[in-house]
Amino acid sequence: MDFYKRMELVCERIPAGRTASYGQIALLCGKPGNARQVGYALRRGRAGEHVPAHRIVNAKGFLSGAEAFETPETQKRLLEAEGVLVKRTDAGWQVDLREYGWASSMEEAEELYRVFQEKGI
DNA sequence: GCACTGACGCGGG
DNA sequence: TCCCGCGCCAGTG
Repeated sequence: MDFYKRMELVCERIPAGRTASYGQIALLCGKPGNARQVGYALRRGRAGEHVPAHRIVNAKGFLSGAEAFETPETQKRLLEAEGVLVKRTDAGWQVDLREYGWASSMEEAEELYRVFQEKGI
């Protein structure tokens, strides 16, 4: 259950104008392999309604988002509003992870761990 | 408890 | 590089 609480904290720390992958979020929540739960939580609002769900893309940078947003292009519009370039490909809308991906550096992981300690999670 | 599902990820061919 | 298949695991009925 605290997985979703952690998710909320992790998602809040994704900087505007950057994107993170489902697996990356799961890893930072201490549950590597739970990428699917991240998608579930976002769709059902289990991690809070205010989390920046539009900054979450899959491992390849595709905007798999769909019915959770008002329209299929809502996520694209939100990202572009933050300065993220969203490209049109044969497989759908995609962002360049090398450019906009949230590098899950050691510093960030340690900082998150510290936040979890503070929150008693 | 069982079976099926899914905003996913990865290694092998 | 692209594709395919298998693994993953909490929710749901």
